[in-house]
Amino acid sequence: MSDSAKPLTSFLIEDILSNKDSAQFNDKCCSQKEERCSQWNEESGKFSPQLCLQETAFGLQTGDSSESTLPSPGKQKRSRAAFTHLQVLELEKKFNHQKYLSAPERAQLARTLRLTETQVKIWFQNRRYKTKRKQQTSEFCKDLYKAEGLGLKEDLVRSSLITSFYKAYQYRPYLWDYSGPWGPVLW
DNA sequence: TTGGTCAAGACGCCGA
DNA sequence: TCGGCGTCTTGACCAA
Repeated sequence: MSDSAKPLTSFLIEDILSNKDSAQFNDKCCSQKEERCSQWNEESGKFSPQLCLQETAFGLQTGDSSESTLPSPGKQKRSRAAFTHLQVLELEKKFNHQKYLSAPERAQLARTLRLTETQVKIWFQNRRYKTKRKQQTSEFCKDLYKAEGLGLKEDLVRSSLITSFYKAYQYRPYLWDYSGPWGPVLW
């Protein structure tokens, strides 16, 4: 399999396998995050602990996140804020209560958690997408289970793969290989 | 080294 | 025109 196939493959496998208990999952991730919670140290070339809260809270407020955390003027390294256990917990609580936030609610939550409004907005955006993907996965698994009983499993898998591919790559024609004998060929 | 996860980037769409 | 959204990808990080 070539590298260009990776995004679709990982997407499908992730979809199929991501149906795990979310609470357990969040606990695991949050403990990892606290360890990762860090700020770039120019000398060591690594992230050092303790200063994460200030970084995530104020680093992006100027609208220029790249400068606050990036290591060197040459090749700029993209930073990834790691939210604390408490921040994630509060965000999750809010999300369970309501899937969409109004601007004042978002501002309030951002202030409370010492995050930027953009961070809160993006977190909710990503969270909704994650939820939707999980839901689609479970529906797909149900269909697969039904189809198995009717002997339609292979057809369903094939059509699902094709549908997923078209959805994923409809705006990315460079991932098509036009060298095949019958026109466009996947990767 | 590889694969999973996550925050953020990219891009197109839509409504005010 | 602008901000927010959905969707998918990217890059950093971690565990196995």
